[in-house]
Amino acid sequence: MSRHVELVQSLRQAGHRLTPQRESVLAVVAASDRHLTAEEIIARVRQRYPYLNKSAVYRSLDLLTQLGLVTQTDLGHGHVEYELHNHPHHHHLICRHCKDVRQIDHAAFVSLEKKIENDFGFQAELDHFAIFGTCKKCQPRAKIAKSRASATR
Amino acid sequence: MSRHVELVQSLRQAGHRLTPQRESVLAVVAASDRHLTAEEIIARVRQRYPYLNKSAVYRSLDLLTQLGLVTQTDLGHGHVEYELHNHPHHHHLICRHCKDVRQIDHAAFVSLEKKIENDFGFQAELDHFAIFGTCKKCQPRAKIAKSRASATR
DNA sequence: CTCCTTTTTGCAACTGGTTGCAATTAGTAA
DNA sequence: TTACTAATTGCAACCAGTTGCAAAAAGGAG
Repeated sequence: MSRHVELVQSLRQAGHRLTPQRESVLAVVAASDRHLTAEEIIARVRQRYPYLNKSAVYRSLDLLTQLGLVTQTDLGHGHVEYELHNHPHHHHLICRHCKDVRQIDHAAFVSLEKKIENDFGFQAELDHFAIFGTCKKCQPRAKIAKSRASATR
Repeated sequence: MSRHVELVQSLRQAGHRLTPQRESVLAVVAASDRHLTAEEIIARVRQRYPYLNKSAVYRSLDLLTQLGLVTQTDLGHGHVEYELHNHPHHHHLICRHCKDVRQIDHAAFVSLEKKIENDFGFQAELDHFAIFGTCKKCQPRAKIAKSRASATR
């Protein structure tokens, strides 16, 4: 059974209808091996299904996210990026100053995830996290303001 | 020296100009003891300074965030919330299903923060984190789709 | 197949936030 | 105090994403 068919079944089993719109959004996301923006998804979907409305795409993506089939990440590029939720887990460190993005793998997050589960019974989606901050290179630039601000903490 | 004056000095020392617009945005944020939306900030600022343009407010808030004086958080309410960066650290667990938000304190994050600093020299702003996921109450509802999706991981 | 109910779509208007650019102004220096 | 220049503002157009609602269609029952 292909990955795609499987995903469609997840949808149906959670009590949602399978419409051609949803089907094609899912197919496009499943066929990509990297982040896609909503704009890219809409363009690809329209190659097969030209009259699809953007709000149906956004609504499908939100639903797929709720079902845990897709992840949404804000990498600070001014839009959200979407991805099938089955690639090796990783996260992103994003510098507020130079906008540089670097990857970090999931290992560092496992203990936090477990703690949240134990303490609150909350299943955190720590699958694709965007962490903002200051990278090594930019730290000198931010230092003056920081040191003042922290004086009263 | 008041908190407000201190913040103004941080601005100046980082090489930025003190304009009446920035001054009043900073004053409004500093005077509040809770999250404010951009809309609330604009409304309050205009009580003193009626013609202030919204883009100046957004630009001031972004600058203050870069300087580490203000935090921005997306709590899934459809807009960002702003707060002075000197309240006791806490984070939020947000359920994707019922939209419930609950607080969690910073202690759970300290080791992650240190690991990121050691491994990458990256100063993460883990001060006001929004973690999406599924709360205890909603887990049964999401379970069917999840179990299928994870079969191929 | 046909009917029915409920979900989903399409649409157009809207929202929060951003951008490019010309006009203005803070800070500095003479 | 005046003049200068780089930083900042105001504006209007724009962008990504959302919403309310009427029309369409999926899935189920008979």
